[in-house]
Amino acid sequence: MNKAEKFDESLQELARFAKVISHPARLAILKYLADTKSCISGDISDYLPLSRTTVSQHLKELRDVGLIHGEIDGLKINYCLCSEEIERFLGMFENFFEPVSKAKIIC
Amino acid sequence: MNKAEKFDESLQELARFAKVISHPARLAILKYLADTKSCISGDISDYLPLSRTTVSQHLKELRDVGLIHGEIDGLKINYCLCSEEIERFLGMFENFFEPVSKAKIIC
DNA sequence: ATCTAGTGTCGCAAACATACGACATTGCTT
DNA sequence: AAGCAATGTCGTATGTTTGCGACACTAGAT
Repeated sequence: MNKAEKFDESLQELARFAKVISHPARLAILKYLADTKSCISGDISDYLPLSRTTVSQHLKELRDVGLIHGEIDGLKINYCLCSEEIERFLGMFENFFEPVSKAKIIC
Repeated sequence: MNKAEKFDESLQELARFAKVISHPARLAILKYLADTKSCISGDISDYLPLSRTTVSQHLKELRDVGLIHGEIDGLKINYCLCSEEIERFLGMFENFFEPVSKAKIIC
């Protein structure tokens, strides 16, 4: 049923990025990490109104797409933003929206 | 089950925007409209590898969030980008990512 | 060696998204 | 008025996401 693969790879990649940031919990995690620079997984689930399991899954999605990065520190895991990948995505995003934004139309 | 409403309204709004642009078909529609400036619904479904029904639904989602705008012209409907709303969303997006992007972290 | 704390993974249920054919509606055209 | 063309909406099937409890794993503490 899924026809997503029929589109340009560049559109698919941007769509994947958009999907990852399309949940407020994941945006909240990014924001929290931007504030704290780095913190352990438990801090994040304490901070959010979600169970630890659910937060763990959201973290996994952010990890899978490369926006964050987790470093093992004994028992704990320190998460931090991955600036390089974030920059790459923002570049793609701007690249896409530049012509869209330029096509000034008055509705 | 949905706990999205437990988060800041600003995060929810950005998440809604991200969700709408999280499908390659909808990105392709935006791109197409940026190129053609304005075109009728049928042109879009001819252009995309999807049925007319499905395209109509994607158009509805873009319309609902305000990114595009359809004007009735007899039997046809002319769609065009809604620059004002696009700018508003891009502003929100940049506003959110500015601090995230600034928190330079080397992974 | 046992206990505990911090995490991840599995399996499930509920909700939501995607895709489409069939049908309804509306406005031109003859 | 009858027919056709452009579009939207409904119903439905299938796939994906969200959320969580129960379980498993591992590293340090006792």
